[in-house]
Amino acid sequence: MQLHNTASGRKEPFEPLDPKRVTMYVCGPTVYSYAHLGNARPAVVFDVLARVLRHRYPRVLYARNITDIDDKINAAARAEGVDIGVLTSRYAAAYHEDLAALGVAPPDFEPRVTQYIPQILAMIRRLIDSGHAYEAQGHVLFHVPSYPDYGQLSRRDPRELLAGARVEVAPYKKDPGDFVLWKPSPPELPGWDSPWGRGRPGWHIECSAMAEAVLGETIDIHGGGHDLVFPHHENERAQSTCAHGGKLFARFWVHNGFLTDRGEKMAKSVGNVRLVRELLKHAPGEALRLALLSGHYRQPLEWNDEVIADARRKLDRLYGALRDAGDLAPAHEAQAPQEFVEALEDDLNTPAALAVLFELARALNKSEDAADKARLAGRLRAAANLLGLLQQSPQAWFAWKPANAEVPTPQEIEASIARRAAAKKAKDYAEADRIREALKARGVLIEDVPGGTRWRLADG
RNA sequence: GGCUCGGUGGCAGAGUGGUCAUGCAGGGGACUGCAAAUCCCCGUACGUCGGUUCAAUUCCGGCCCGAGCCUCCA
Repeated sequence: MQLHNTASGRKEPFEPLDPKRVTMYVCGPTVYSYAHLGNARPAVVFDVLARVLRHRYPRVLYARNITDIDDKINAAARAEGVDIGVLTSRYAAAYHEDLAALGVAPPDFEPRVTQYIPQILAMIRRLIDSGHAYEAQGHVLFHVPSYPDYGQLSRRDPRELLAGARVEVAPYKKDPGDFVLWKPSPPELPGWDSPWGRGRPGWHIECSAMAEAVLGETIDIHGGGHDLVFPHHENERAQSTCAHGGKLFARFWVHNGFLTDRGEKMAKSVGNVRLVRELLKHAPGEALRLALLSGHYRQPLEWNDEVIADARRKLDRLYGALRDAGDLAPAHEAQAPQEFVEALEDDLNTPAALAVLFELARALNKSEDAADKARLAGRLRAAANLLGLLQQSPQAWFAWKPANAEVPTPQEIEASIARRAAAKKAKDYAEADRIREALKARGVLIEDVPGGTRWRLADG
């Protein structure tokens, strides 16, 4: 398997440290609002990576955290006048719902920062004791010059970081690059007692502490969005490496690219985010998932309505092939084609893998032999499963409708189809076509096939 | 300014030193009462200027254009 490693800037052969225990840690959301597509992309991408790893290795430990203490959370909770726990549980639950709709399987571990405060304090203690951190005015700061490799992950020269610095340097910092591990909390804000006073963790230490607690000191893969490379992952790497006496923290750093909106990145700071739950009102989650996988994970992905419509038509084709194959596929015995697996194992080349899916669909459509069709359908399902796609019945796919959509009930549709069949039998084609057009006007498309007529709801 | 990534046919989007990506849209044909679905066929695609090479979209260099990061962010 090949994986692009941000640390080296190139694709490298991936071999886990221990093939019997592959570890992956991915930075999850800070839960103070509903998830937008930018949050969904890494969730989907690393879900696929986890599936591919599980296909190859017997045991994969995948951790994706939830950050449930942070200044933005504090601000949002205060604005609503509720405890931060109320706010974070609400948005964590919403996050789970949204990801489930996108076919994202739960990770093996989902640590929350507020449940790992002791581990965070212990790690800070170790960093102070080993001379990598110091206390200043109620803060504990990581001392960047104490870690000579600082800047290596993001290819940055620490001396030059100051040049473009956009923030004022706090007067208590020994070095302008030093960053906070622990910061004081005033009485009105959430806080925990510590040897350095009541406070809360800085932004980066949580992931270091939780990755260590859940997966160990050296992990195989550390993932997240590309914007986390600096400062978040650079700082995590510094903390973890120093807290572990110089031991390698993450062997592979994997980062997904941004979603873009008319060429510009989709981000809260830009104000052009699309909420997953809003999009789910107008399109099936599986279509959103396919759209997110239709480009390579490291490339920017332009998002618009056409991308979604395109994904729906692709799924129409794939499910159409499965529907024509009937339900005779012994999926559990089927294997994904080698070519498909190789595409995914080549740095998660999902577009190339999808191409194999369409080749299977074409072969399936062409095949006349029942056993052959069953075999191909099984392979198609098995392959798609690695992408988290095609796991529902074609009937369910073609019956999807937007929330609150006004479409006829299946009973009404069947009744219309029966009347049309009678008209056809009587060679009253004008009446038959009139019924078909009437259904079409109400969002129902029908197709005559040998042995009857089937229907589906239009993508509109 | 520093550091990264990109520019592929109408659109989306892989990839490769010399035969195919793939999907959608479009054109033609088969099938169909007509459609739809499906199948078959089709379109001088690789930003630009040079270099290396028998051969460059692919390798190298310059240029143009775009995006991202440089302590809020997936």
